[in-house]
Amino acid sequence: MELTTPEPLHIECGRFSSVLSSIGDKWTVMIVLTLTERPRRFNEMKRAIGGISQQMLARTLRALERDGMLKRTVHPTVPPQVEYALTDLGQSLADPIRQLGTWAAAHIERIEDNRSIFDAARAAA
Amino acid sequence: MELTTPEPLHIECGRFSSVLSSIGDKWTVMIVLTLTERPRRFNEMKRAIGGISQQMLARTLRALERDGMLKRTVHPTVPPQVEYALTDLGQSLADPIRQLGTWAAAHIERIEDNRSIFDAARAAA
DNA sequence: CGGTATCCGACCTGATACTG
DNA sequence: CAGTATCAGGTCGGATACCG
Repeated sequence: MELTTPEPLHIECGRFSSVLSSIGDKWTVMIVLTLTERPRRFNEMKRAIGGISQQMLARTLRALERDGMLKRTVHPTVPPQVEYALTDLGQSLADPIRQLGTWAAAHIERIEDNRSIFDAARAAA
Repeated sequence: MELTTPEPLHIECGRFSSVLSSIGDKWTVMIVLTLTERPRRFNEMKRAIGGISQQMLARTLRALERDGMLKRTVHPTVPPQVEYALTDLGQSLADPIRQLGTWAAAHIERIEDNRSIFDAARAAA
């Protein structure tokens, strides 16, 4: 991937969109952040995140595994244990995600205020 | 917003999710990046982005306006001109977004490779 | 325990037509 | 030019049931 041209990023937006929309996915960010602490098992994550359905957890984990963001390890015990751990690639994503989280933390109140103001103006009209 | 505790970010994930999913939206990132260069008019953006429908452009702009990320200015000329410009808040978002874009640029080929490998393994099974 | 399969409603998205 | 209204298809996401 060449970034040597002065072209703005959005020229390549077509190829980025699939990655960006994965990250923007409802659960991906929370899963990645949860796994940065330490590897987790399936139901352990389900409890840690809270509010996620079994299906969406399975789907999102599968998508992340497909992207090579995490590694799925099956321990052939009884009952079976499956452990999910971030790969190096997944760990490297945690960094820009935290940047985004920091930004969100810094501005979320202002955004929520803006929304209230905007909605109130709409309601008045 | 306090970030003084050692608590991981995902504790507050509920409040972040609306912001994060906005950013992860299919068009938001491209619109913000396009506007970082300079303010644009409606159809100008439509052409610059390419592939976006008139409706989705209108909706996404409205959502960004609601969040206070951009300002909509109507010039009462004939024909009417409407200019969209990022606010300070919107400009400040461009930074973490570029971080994410840089990360995506650096790793997208590896991710696409991972996807191919994963899909090939699935097809073989 | 760790999933997959199925169903179903809600929402997202594009196309098209129409308005000021 | 800059939208809004309406319709139709597809996808998202949860609940439930079932399997190894």
